[in-house]
Order: sequence, then structure tokens, then C-alpha cells
Amino acid sequence: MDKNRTQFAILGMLSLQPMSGYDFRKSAGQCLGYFWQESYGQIYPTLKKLLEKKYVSRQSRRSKGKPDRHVYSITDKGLKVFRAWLDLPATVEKKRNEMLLKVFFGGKSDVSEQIKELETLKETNEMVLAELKEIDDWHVRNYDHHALTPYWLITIRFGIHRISAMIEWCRESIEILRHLPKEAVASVPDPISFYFKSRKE
Amino acid sequence: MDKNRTQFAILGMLSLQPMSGYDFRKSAGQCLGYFWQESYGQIYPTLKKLLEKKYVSRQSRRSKGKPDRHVYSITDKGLKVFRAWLDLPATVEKKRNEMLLKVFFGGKSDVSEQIKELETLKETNEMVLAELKEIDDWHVRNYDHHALTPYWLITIRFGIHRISAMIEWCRESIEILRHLPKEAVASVPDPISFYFKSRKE
DNA sequence: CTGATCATGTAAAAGGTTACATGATTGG
DNA sequence: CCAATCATGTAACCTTTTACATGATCAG
Repeated sequence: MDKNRTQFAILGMLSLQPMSGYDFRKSAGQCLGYFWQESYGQIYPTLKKLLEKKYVSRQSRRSKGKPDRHVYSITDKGLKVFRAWLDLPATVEKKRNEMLLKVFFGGKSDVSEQIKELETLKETNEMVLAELKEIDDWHVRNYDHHALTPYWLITIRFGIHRISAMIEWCRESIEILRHLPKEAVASVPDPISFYFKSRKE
Repeated sequence: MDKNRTQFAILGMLSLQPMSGYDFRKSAGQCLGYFWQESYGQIYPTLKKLLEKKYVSRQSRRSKGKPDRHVYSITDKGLKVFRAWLDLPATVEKKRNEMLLKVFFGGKSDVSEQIKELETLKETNEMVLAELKEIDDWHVRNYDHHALTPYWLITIRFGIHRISAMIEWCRESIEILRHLPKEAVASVPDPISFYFKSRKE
């Protein structure tokens, strides 16, 4: 069994409901969008492979003009493989945050631009936070409607915590940038080993 | 100019100090590790390309037994390219969190295993948090030693905020899992559209 | 009438990991 | 004496993005 994760994202969504590749893209965007994303270049070839392995079955519906609509359902075999994957420990994602990489090296040449960017980021995140809170509320009100609700709540709250942290970080960072010393500070001869003395002390 | 980001991570570190591929791996691990990671399979080929483009220069030192040590320095040309990149807007990373993907679909079959995992995650993060706080303190005490200190503080505080949020999320999620209804709840006919009614209301 | 949405898919290129090869020195 | 660290690199593989192709229908 291979460990391509796209297939498990698809199997997972199919375990909730049969759907097409297009449906998957849309509903995954809404259900998983905050922590999982897939592009069509992954989805369609993966569905093909899943069909070959008999992890899913396919019903085609003719339509005029549009391409045929292919609706996929998970098979018992697929469900078994999916549940086995759930029991495996999750691999830790490689961390890559280009914004932070730029900040570490001093960011944009113009400090007022840096501040403006953080303000925009803060506002964007405040809007997303409001959305997530609405979804959260709705799940609390409808806690009993689906066995997975507690898990859906947990994932949404991950988003709420993370975004709240981001907003607070933006606020603090804007403060730091506003009170930056006007004059450039002298550089020490060996900046990096200097930076990391703290870890050895 | 291409947009491979490994080259900018390398140029950035070289803008602080000349170093070898091996040094980069090590010092980037300490300086950037929390938000940026590179493997050797990327580092050495990228250094080669940077040399071809004359963004870096190389001094070789013979050593017996070990391979020759190649120390790279950033050139004026390289510095110009790097600064131009800093001024460009950062691309947003694709979100992928396998742990959350598993949680969304109910996670491991055994709930006590789920709780145990979250407890371990919480403890790991508490240790990392303590480390980050130490580095933070050190930078506050040595604020004047390097012109980039405010930016280094900002990146570290990003980590502090994010990890604190993670710890709080672990705590809350463990609570939710401990109070899970013992009996499985009835499934509604169309779970996904049901899930997302909230967004349309 | 124009842009979004519906709907499928492919191919080439880029990006990234992993395992391998080599082998001396150093610290516990 | 064993494991880690020093130190460079390659090759095969896997993963992911992007651009392309096609074209109807629907809402404003």
C-alpha cells in the first residue's frame, strides 16, 4: 500500500457520501479547506487509480454538452483500507512559511509597507475567524445530528485557535515595527553563532 | 528569474554569513527550523545553480579523509536578486495537515488512543514552547546587538503564539473526547449538505 | 453579452524526498 | 567500540502545479 495522501482525502469524503471529482473539489474546499487542499491535477488521476484498485466504484451519467458525470462510491475494500490508514500515526508536515522566511531577513525594504501588509493580514484573518465561529456555533446547536460532530468541532476549533493566534501576532508585530529604532544598529562580527548562544547557555 | 524558494533561503543565510552546504543545513535548522526546512537533496543542487548564475562565489578548502569543504559567499549580484525577492509579496502556502485530516474523519478507532496522542502532542509542544521562550528572552536582553533583532523576535513570537494555541487546542480537544457520547448518534441522510447549511443561513 | 459555474481530463515541468555512496574523526 | 558528526554529492522516485483542451448553461 502506498502513502499518497490525496487518495485518503478522497476516500474519506467518499465515506461520507458518493460524489464526483468535481463535487470532491468543492465539498472538500468547504469541509477540509482550512487544513487540506487538492488540485484537479491530483484528483482525477487519483480517482482513476482508486477505481483500478477497486477502492471505489463508478456510476456514469450521460449529459449533453457537458462531459459525462462520474459519481464515485467507496467500496467495502476501500473503506477497510481507509480505516486502516486512520489508525496509522499521522506524518508531520514539512514546515514552510514564505512570509516568515522574508520577515526573518528583514522583509520589504520599506517598513511602512511591512506594517500595511500585517494590517491587511490581520483584517483577512479577522473575517475568516468570524466565519469559523459561525460554523462552530452551528455545530454546537446541532451536536446530535451526526456521529462525527465532535470531530468536526475539534478541527474547526483548531482553526479558531490558530487564527486567533495569528491575529494577536499581527497586532504585536505591528507594535514592534512601529517602535523600530530609526538608526541602523551596528552589526556584530559573527551574527549567527551570536544569535544562538542562547541555546548553549 | 525563477521562483524556486530554496535558493532564496540559501541566499538569505549567505547574506548573514558565508558558509557551506552543510553549515546551511545546520544553521538554517536552528534559525529557520520552526518555519522553513530543506533537505540535502535540494541544498547541494541549488548551490550548484546559484554558482552557475554567479549569485554566489565559492572557496574550496582541502581536507584529508573528508570531502573538500566548499564555503559559499553571496555576490553583489546575488544580494541584489535576494533583496528584489524580499520586496515581492509572499506566496501563501498550501495547507496540509494530515493529523487534522484524520481527526475530521474520526481518527483512530480507539478513542483512548486519540486522547493519548493529544496528550503526547501537548507535552512535546510544551517543551518546544519553553525553548522558544528562552530564545525570545535572550533576544530581548540583546536587542541592540544586531539590526535584524526585531525581525528575529517577530518570527520567534509567531512560533510562540502558534504553539501556545496548539497547546490550548490539545487541552480543549482532550476534554471534548473525554465527554464523547458513549452511544453512536444517528446519521442523517445527507451529511455534507447538512454540515454546510450553516454557511448559507 | 460576459463571466462564472458546471465538468472532465492530460501532459509537461517543477519541486522535493529518500536512499545510497564514501570514509575519517571525535566523544562517551 | 559504537554512535554521532563532519562533509559532499547523485539518482530514482514520488508529489504537485500549471497550463491546456473542450464547451454548454445560467445569472446579472
